[in-house]
Amino acid sequence: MKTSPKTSTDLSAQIAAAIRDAIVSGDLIVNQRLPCEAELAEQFTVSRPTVREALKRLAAQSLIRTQRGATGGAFVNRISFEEAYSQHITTSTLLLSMNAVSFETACEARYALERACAPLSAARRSADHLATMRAECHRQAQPGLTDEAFCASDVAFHRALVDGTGNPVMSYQLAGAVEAMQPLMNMITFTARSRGEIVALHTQVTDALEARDAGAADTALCELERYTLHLGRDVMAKRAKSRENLTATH
Amino acid sequence: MKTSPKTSTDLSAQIAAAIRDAIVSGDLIVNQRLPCEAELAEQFTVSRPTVREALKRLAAQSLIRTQRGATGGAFVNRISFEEAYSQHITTSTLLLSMNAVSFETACEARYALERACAPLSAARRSADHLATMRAECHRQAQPGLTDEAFCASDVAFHRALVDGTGNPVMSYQLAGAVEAMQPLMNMITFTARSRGEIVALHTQVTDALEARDAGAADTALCELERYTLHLGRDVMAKRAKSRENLTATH
DNA sequence: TGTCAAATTAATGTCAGACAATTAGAAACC
DNA sequence: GGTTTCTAATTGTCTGACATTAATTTGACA
Repeated sequence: MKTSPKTSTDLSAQIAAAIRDAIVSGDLIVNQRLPCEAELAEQFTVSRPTVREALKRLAAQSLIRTQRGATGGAFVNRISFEEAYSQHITTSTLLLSMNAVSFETACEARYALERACAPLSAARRSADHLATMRAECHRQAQPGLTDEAFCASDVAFHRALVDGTGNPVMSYQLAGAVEAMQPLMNMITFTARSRGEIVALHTQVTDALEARDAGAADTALCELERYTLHLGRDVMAKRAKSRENLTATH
Repeated sequence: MKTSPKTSTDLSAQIAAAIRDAIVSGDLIVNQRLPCEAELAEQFTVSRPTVREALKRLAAQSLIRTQRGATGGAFVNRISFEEAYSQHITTSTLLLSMNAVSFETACEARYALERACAPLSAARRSADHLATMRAECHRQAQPGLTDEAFCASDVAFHRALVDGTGNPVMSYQLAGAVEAMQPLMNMITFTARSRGEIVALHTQVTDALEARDAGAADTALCELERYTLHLGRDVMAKRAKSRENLTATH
């Protein structure tokens, strides 16, 4: 646990990196207690605030947790799937929104990955998963729904589809792809007709999984991708045109 | 940008959450400068060290970057694909290693996702991607290679396969699945025979992509999954047995 | 002697104020 | 006009102190 040679970065970043390496490499194991802040300060020959900044960096990545009191301190944290989900989703969402990733690219990735779930989900989905999917289909068909609520339900539907694989690693990896699309989807104004189309395709997917028919699920997802892309392209084209006009008036 | 109602957590965590929300919601846009630390301290009615801890939390997630000097400060960071990769890989690796995810589960997820890349990669791979894959195959066939170097080359091969899709979102999402498997793969001792088998399958995948034959690529990847699983199961069974013995002697 | 309450202690959380280091831009000088 | 120097703004770091929290020990009392 010694400081890295690069002196250009912050001390707190160096210390955080050193401790992170120790955790990743297995030198520090889950639930192991780190030395108290004062001791760390001494070891790294820095002040306590600097150590604290380093620890906060690690806490932000859920690598450690801290506890107050006599037997408190910083402990190596067993990162939970929930924490990992949430981090992955935040990062994915920002990555997409900040880097001008096209609707096409994001959509393609999302459906390619979802289709990878279809065979596993067809084989393993529980009655619970099916029930969730049916419930979301039903919700999506209700007339009073806002576009945002419709999108949220859409995400819930797809999450159930992914969870149907019974593979938590799949759920984790897909979380980013599915959830990060939501802001892009939220740009779309769903007409009654397009909603009907989507619900029909969702129902088709659900039916296929109920019948444990991977091929049919794949087909329905392809259709859904095609249709989503169609909806998205309209919106994106309009936005691009309005941006163009704005630039022209400058 | 005001503090959330929950008072149970750290002030620095609350402030970090408030600023993060402002970034995610778009209130703060890319490259926008945050108020200086003293001002933030005043706004949130906390001290500067507390603000700094909050900013370090955000910096750890690449949400902001800081700059010293007269026109310095904290700026909303456009998170790059590289930064996102690296975070995703760290999280994925720890998630797998700390939560006793079985080799089977991880392997299944990885190959399910990689197979999702096959059709796209067959359609779009460049000559560069093929060259990288061939080069890695060649490296893997060299006799003096350590197991770790073999694994590293394996990862490089699969990364090229994924990058062949030409879809950066796919590359990002897959990075976690591919790289996080490496520690698990590193447990395996590759015999000359198993290496030969793997290189043959890698070559088969490469040939399929060169021929733009998605079906053949899928078949080869299935074979590779089957074989990897076979190798992994042996190792994991042995490890489980030795753990069992350890527990029995307690 | 057993039980409950109070004191102790060790740790993190927060604060205040100071100084160092860095950097952009303004001012001064040639 | 171009170059150098100065200045100001901002983050980085340190010191020392106090507040808060929670486990442990101590001690009083039944």
